[in-house]
Amino acid sequence: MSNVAKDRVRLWLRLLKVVRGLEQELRDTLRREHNTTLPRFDVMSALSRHPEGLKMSQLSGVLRVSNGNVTGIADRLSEEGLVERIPVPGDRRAMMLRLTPAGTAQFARQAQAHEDWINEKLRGISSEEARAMAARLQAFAAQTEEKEKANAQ
Amino acid sequence: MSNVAKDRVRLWLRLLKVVRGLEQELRDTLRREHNTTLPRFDVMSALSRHPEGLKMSQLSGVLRVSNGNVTGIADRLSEEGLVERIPVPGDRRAMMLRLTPAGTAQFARQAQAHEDWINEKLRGISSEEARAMAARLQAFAAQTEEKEKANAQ
DNA sequence: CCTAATTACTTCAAGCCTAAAATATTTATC
DNA sequence: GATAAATATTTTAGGCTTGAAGTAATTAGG
Repeated sequence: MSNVAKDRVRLWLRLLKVVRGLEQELRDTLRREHNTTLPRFDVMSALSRHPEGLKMSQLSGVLRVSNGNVTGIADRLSEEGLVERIPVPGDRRAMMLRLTPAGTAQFARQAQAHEDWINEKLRGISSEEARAMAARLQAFAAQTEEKEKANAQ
Repeated sequence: MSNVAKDRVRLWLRLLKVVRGLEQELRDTLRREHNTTLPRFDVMSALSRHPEGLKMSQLSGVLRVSNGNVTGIADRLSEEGLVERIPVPGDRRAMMLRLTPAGTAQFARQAQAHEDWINEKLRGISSEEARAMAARLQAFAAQTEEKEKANAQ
């Protein structure tokens, strides 16, 4: 294997390790301190950015998960009164999912705690470092997307 | 929220997006082209680094997953003849898990394909960039571990 | 020795996740 | 208008994951 290939593999393994580690801690924190899960948090986060609600298929699109997955999470959040399904006028197949007032309030608290948690976890990283690394990741993602578009044609 | 806090949150969201995206593609590739899954690959990878085998508890330790989780994955790999449970002499509670010759051969093929895949995915990243980013991640991880040790005391 | 605590592992219940099949509805074509 | 294709969602089967409970074996303290 070439040297650059080795360096890339090493980078990937480290990325995976760091992100998985943080994600695991985040799941623990959500469970212990907020009695929820990361997938539930992700759904509520997406809905909070669309106060008018999202169709089930839009939601699975932005979260990049399967339709059936969203159905289950929506069911459970719905049982707890945090989200509600609203029929879409003019299309009886579709359902709009949106946060209830209770869901909105709960998410606001969780989101603030989440930001504080991240800020604490990444305390050792300066603004400049954070921006530099984010820019690199952004460049990488943009480049990957371009490649996908090219392949799709 | 302070500016540095915003930059850190932004970095975290991008890290999560990039790593999740790559991980999802990796899962798809493993499923489509190798008829396996990432957890199975992880188990076989850990075992390949310990040809003499690992106790179930050691395995769940290095993979940072629960004991019950490893039991299930080992069961399925075992049914396919890729790993085997060997009793530990002198301790009838414990079991050593190790790759069978078939498992070793299969993993060798998958590991090579995996490295090629990563190298291709990260093609836009130079040796220098990869090393620089890996070093930063390493520094971050080391610092986090130190903090944990300090907290444990 | 004997009993209590610990250790190693498995089982269980519940949630997450996917691809594929099923259901219901809408849109397009003839 | 009838029917075929497409769309939106749910259901299903199977694997992954956890924490907690259960089982069996070992170790430690008396």
